[in-house]
Amino acid sequence: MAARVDHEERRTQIAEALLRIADTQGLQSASMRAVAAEAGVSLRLVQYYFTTKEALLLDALARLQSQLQGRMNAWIAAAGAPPTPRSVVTAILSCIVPTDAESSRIARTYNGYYTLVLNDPDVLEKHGAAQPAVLEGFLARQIRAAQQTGEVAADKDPELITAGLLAMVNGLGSSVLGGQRSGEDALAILRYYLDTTLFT
Amino acid sequence: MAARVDHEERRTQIAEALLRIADTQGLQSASMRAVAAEAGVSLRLVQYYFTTKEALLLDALARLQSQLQGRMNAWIAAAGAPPTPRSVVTAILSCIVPTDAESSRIARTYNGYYTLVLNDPDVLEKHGAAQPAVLEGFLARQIRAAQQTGEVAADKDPELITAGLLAMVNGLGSSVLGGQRSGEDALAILRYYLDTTLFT
DNA sequence: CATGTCGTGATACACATGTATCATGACAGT
DNA sequence: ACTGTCATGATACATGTGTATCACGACATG
Repeated sequence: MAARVDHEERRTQIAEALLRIADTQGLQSASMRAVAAEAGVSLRLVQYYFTTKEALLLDALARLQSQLQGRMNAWIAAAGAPPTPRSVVTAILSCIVPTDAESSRIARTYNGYYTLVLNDPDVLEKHGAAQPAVLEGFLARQIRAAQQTGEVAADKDPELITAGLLAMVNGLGSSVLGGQRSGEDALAILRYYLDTTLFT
Repeated sequence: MAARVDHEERRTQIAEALLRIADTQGLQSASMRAVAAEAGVSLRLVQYYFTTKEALLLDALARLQSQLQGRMNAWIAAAGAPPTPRSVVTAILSCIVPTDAESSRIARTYNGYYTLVLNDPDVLEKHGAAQPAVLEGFLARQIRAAQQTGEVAADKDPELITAGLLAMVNGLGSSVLGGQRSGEDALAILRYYLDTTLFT
């Protein structure tokens, strides 16, 4: 009944089913059985390819991160060539705000994972949690570069600026997910800060 | 065995047990049984005084909100008399950042409720969800007042400014809860924005 | 004194969840 | 052709959850 099968393909199929559920019903609803049904396989298979639920969650998270990375690269590229520090910073921060289906999906799902971590700090700890710090460092370097080209005033503190902006983007995303604001409104707020308080 | 009892007192006792659990173990861990144990009563009593779990959650949320309100008032008062728009805005935003035990508790618990709402939009809907909008309006008025006293540049948009700041405070709070930053660092970032990009 | 409502306990129910077990057909290597 | 590993299914198990039911003692009111 079952020939040798491409494990990676099956794992992808199942992990993406989880991400789909996390998008439409929330990560909390992504039970093993729900994932199995969504992927069109039996519960046993989900166990077979990912032994434990934690392993499945970690694998799906890795895929989610690479999706976000891809989106960022696409937005940087779409911001025009050659990229300037200003266009790069604007693109990265803007592409996080949930304005279209993809960014909403990513934001929703990331939020679900964040909740998981908050309620069970160690479970997902083996996953490089330094991700936000990396992004923060990268943005800070862009700001520094912008200071040298005169796009940003020299007396601004790049670390504090980027930390604040990332927190703001994060908070804006939450407000959009909570339905308090539209994605466009959130983007307008971000752009306002970038254009009036950061760049000259 | 049981004389007539002060219902409000018992309800307080139970609701605060829930908030205590939400603080120490996360709102997800606040099952009816856990709340009963924490409050030192039987499961039946939790049902008796709050029929359904949803009712208990709503009641506890109302108490949490009034606690935050009290904290805001205290911080405004502590900022010095007479209050200026600048001191009021700074106090309100600062007292939300999780720097001490109380603000951490409040932030953690609010975050739990926020997650609930995201995963089940209607369940808590009957609770006036307009709370954030109210705060936003209040802060925007303070900014406007600050513009007339010259504390804030006249060309700034009060609505966009306050929306961005609230989102930032929210995001900073998340980062502190997630352990990416200390409360003091978060507060420093907020103060930096207030002092260098908002107030003259 | 009788009676009914109040406060409380013990326990049952129905369901969902993650994980474990057992069985079995298919294919590969010998 | 035989045998063992692979892929898969069906099902069981232990646990936790919100809610419901039944019982019973205490007190207030008539």
